[in-house]
Amino acid sequence: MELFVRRLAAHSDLDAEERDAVLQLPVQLLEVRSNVDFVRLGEQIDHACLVAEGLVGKFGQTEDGRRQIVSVHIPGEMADLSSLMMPQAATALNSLSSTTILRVAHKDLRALGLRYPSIATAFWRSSVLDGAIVAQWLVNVGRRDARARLAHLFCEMAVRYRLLDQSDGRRYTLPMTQEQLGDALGLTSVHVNRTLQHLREEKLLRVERSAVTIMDWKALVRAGEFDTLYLQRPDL
Amino acid sequence: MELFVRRLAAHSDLDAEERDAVLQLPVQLLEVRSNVDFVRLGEQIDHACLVAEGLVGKFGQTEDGRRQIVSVHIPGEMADLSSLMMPQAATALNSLSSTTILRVAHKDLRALGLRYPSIATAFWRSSVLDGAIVAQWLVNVGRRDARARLAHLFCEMAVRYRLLDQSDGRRYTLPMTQEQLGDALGLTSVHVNRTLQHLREEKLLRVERSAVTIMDWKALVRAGEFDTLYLQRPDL
DNA sequence: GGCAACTCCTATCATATGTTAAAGACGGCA
DNA sequence: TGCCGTCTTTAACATATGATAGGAGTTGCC
Repeated sequence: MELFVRRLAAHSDLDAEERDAVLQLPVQLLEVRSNVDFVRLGEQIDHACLVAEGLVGKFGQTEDGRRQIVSVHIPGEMADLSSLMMPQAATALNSLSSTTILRVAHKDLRALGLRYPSIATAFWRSSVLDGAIVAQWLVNVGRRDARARLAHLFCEMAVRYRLLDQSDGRRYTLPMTQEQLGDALGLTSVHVNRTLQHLREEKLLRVERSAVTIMDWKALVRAGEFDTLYLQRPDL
Repeated sequence: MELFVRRLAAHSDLDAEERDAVLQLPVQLLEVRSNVDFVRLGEQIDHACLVAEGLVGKFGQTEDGRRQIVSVHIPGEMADLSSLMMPQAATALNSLSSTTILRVAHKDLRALGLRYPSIATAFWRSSVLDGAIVAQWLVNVGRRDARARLAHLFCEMAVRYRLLDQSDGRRYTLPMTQEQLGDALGLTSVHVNRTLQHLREEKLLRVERSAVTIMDWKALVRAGEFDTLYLQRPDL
């Protein structure tokens, strides 16, 4: 929860009272093992899901069962704040690894927004920033080849982990399988594997189990044409 | 402007006074010819752009100049309401055809939101719904083949035009070139052309100049695996 | 009314990525 | 310690889509 507040405060001004009010939000703990859809397509939602540990993917689905990950959420991020404004889920939430979730009731979030307008604004801004990331992924998937897509994703995740002080920016834990990486990038697991090896041979980065080690940040940024503009963090 | 209010009222409750307040918003008229970037990447924005006539594309860009359209906006839609919360443009705005824009100052929008909280909420919801469309596009581009992508896009636009009463749902004007369609779908203009012909041979739809005629709605929906869930308009 | 600039259409060829399948590696559980 | 399920890695082959280029229509401008 502190991570969530830190994240909000990183892009929106909140005074001590407001930060405290967010911290006081009642939550319900939920532990899910790997690969569980804990929010299903079309479901009517009355609570938002804050990631406390693990990794969550937001999934879109095609009729023949192929899945596309539309966003991933690391600890400290609210995976579906948007559900407040769109209570019928148009997208599923799935645990990419074993994960613990804090469920926050919509009514409490709404009450908080009414009481503290700057919190409402912070939530709104948060939705918008999430949207900017999705838009960037669309560029990535629509216009870049596999190598650039992977490089871009690893750059983005490095910055996002660093934002929450969960990494020094060179090394972080990303518990995704190659299949899941493929789902995020519009690729096959086979092709992800090929390309990952290529990136390793080039000495740009290494992925072992879930540990990502970036060996050449500048080259990786170049390979992924990565620009932090869309993350609104010029400094990182 | 009336169209914009109608759109807001379609998903958020606004009383007469609030609707009126939106209508009173001061605007600045801007006419742009086809293919002009009237908002550039990285620019600092202090106004939002409401489409009055024509068609606007939100573009992401790759270093070698390939472009990806991240969303298109028809008359009555605010193309970059999100700029209120993210004033540095991470995405460009380009006129897909000759277009007229109404510019609305951020400060006026902010003042309106402060004065009428339901308007602030309506804006927030509007951002979230826009985001849901982008997410769906990501699924489309990441996991469907060219035929399905095109079908999906044409279904979506039919519904969106119908929402604003600008079409009977079978026929509408979409002033996009095949190149621009390719930019929206992560395809080449050549392949768009091939696939469009295929769709015509199948008697699903016809596109002449800018006139889209849907010949077999149900088949088109099937081809694009189109489900209105993400548009939050179960009825259309 | 004619030139210039876009679009659209077609054809050929090139290639990145998908498909399928099977064999290792790894890791958790009994 | 050993087994079983999941994940990774390889290989051979298939195909959707890209690249390039040229011609034929349109459109709009002077």
